[in-house]
Amino acid sequence: MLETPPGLRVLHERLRARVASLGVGGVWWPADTDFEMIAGAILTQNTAWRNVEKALARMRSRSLLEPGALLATADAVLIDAIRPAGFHTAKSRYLRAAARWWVEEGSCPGYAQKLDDAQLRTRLLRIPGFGPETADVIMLYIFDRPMFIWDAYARRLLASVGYDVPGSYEAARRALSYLVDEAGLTVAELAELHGLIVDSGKAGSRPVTVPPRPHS
DNA sequence: TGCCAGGGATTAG
DNA sequence: CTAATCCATGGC
Repeated sequence: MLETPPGLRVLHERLRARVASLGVGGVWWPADTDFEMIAGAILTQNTAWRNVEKALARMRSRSLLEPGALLATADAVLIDAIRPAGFHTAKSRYLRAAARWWVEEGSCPGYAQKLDDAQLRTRLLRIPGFGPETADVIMLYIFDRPMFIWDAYARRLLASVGYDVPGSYEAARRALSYLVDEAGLTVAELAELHGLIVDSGKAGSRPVTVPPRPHS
């Protein structure tokens, strides 16, 4: 009786069509450098992106988007710079750990080359401040791995179209990872898909459960 | 005023 | 394994 819910490829097409009709487009995660992207991934944890942008601007004006400079900066300066993003004491530690990792390992050519997806993920999860979502985001946007981001928006979307979605990030990933294999999306498509899902999930956006197609 | 925002770490069961 | 709690600020 219950129909099979749409796969990720169909959902991607629906979101694309909807966004195109709204005239919204462009790159999802704009960042001048890889480390800026990493910093954004940390700062955005449980934080509105609007406030992350303020924190990133304050970091930029203090040269703290250069990991070496960040590591040489006093805690108080870093904490003050990222204050608009909240959780500043915790996030300053996370940024420092990320900077250290990026300088010592992550940015080195060949760092990820001999690691498969699971091995790279395990490594990233050892870094303080890198939880499952942050690790997956960095794998997708920095290391070009074909990851789907199972964040709250994605889980709500999948639940709304009929999937039985476990409540936590990792449980959802385990239960529904077959969808990613089925869809066979490219890294570029997955990167765009995450952006479309987050964008569509924000308050004020229309749900995607009803696709913008003639006589559904 | 209350509630949540593109989570993660820690602790308790 | 899941659930609760803390982290701390800005915006509606």
